[in-house]
Amino acid sequence: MARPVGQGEKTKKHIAEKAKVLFEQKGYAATSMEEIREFTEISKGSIYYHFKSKEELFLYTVETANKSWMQEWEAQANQVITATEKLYLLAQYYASDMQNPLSKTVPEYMGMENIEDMVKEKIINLLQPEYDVFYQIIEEGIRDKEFVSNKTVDDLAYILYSTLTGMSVTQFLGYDEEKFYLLYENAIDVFLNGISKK
Amino acid sequence: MARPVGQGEKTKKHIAEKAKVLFEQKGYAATSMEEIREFTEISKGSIYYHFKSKEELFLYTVETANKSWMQEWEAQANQVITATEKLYLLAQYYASDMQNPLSKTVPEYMGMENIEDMVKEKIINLLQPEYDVFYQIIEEGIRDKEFVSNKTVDDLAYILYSTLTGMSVTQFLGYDEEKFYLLYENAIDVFLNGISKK
DNA sequence: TAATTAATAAAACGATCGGTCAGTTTATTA
DNA sequence: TAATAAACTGACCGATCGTTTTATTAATTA
Repeated sequence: MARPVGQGEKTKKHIAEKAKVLFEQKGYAATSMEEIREFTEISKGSIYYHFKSKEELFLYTVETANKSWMQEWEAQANQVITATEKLYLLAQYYASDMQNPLSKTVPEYMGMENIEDMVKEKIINLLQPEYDVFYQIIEEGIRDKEFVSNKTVDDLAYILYSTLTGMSVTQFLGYDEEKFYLLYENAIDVFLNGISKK
Repeated sequence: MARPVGQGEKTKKHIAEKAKVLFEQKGYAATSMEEIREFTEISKGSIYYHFKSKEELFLYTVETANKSWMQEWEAQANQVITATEKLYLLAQYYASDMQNPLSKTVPEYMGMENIEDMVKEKIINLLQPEYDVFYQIIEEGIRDKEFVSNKTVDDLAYILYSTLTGMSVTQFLGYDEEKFYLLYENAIDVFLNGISKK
């Protein structure tokens, strides 16, 4: 045995970090391994030593990004008390994440042909916890009588989830970065209060 | 001069129609010209006779799809009166469109590198009318005292626009087709009434 | 009917794609 | 220090990419 140094793990994370940036900017299909080699300054051979395919590299970046997002969220979510406060905090998180929304590349990836069912399932399971954050906050709000609705918690969670992710996907339609924080906050305001007169 | 028959125009529309389906399913980058040739059963030479590049073909499909959507909408929008009714009708349109949302490929396309600024501007101008539909309904609702809000019309339009497009983008997270119509309706309910207790 | 040309087809182009592989480097240990 | 193997390199592979070219078909008119 020799060189069990774990230097490789560092390289692997470096590749994934850089690849994430490219996937976010250009999507899955439009990001080539050659570009990843150029941007990471790691040779192709080395990239393929750590990841057996482009697909596996992509899945790894999504998984890693998702995990670290969840971890960060859970660390901060306890610092506020009411469900209402949690919603505003969540919106703030999405707004700050807006420039690097890896999740918006997932639908594009899922549209491809040759994805095995097992991989599709894996992706869905990967995104589930993010959705669950919405679900649990809303459930908590209803339990504590902060919120009232004749809709199911599932529907409400899905609606708000769509609003926040939708805002990051359609970002190119004007709006500079400063206004985005306010916009996300306003989205929560509307979600809570509506705009109907009565 | 000879053969000014206009048969070519039929072929051009046929190509665009079929290409639209592929772009919707797989996105811009992942759809190859070879697939388009196979699916349209039109030779590459003929495709390139009508469209000078893949990019131009894509732009043409987006433009065409958008125009026909707008036309259809304007034809039906007059059949309801209040802004509230118009919002529910709009949601219904989005729900029925959900399986073929060409617009969700636009963000991916916009992320590419080599797009000229003029083309980017063209795309934004292409999508503007769709956004304006939201804007005008909400403006009308506020003018007629149907809606009340301390937000700007722009913000409100953008929030609802994000909600509806977001729901089509994230469709892979469960939910079968039947439930979608109800979900879109519920989204309008929430937009109008909120879920806060008071 | 001969000339004209819009429209279509098919083969081929160079470039780039994701991926492989034979070989080199380097930290470790026996 | 010689042997070992994890880690890495860069040239190279066949396949596929978007696009071009050359040739053919068929509807029109002079």
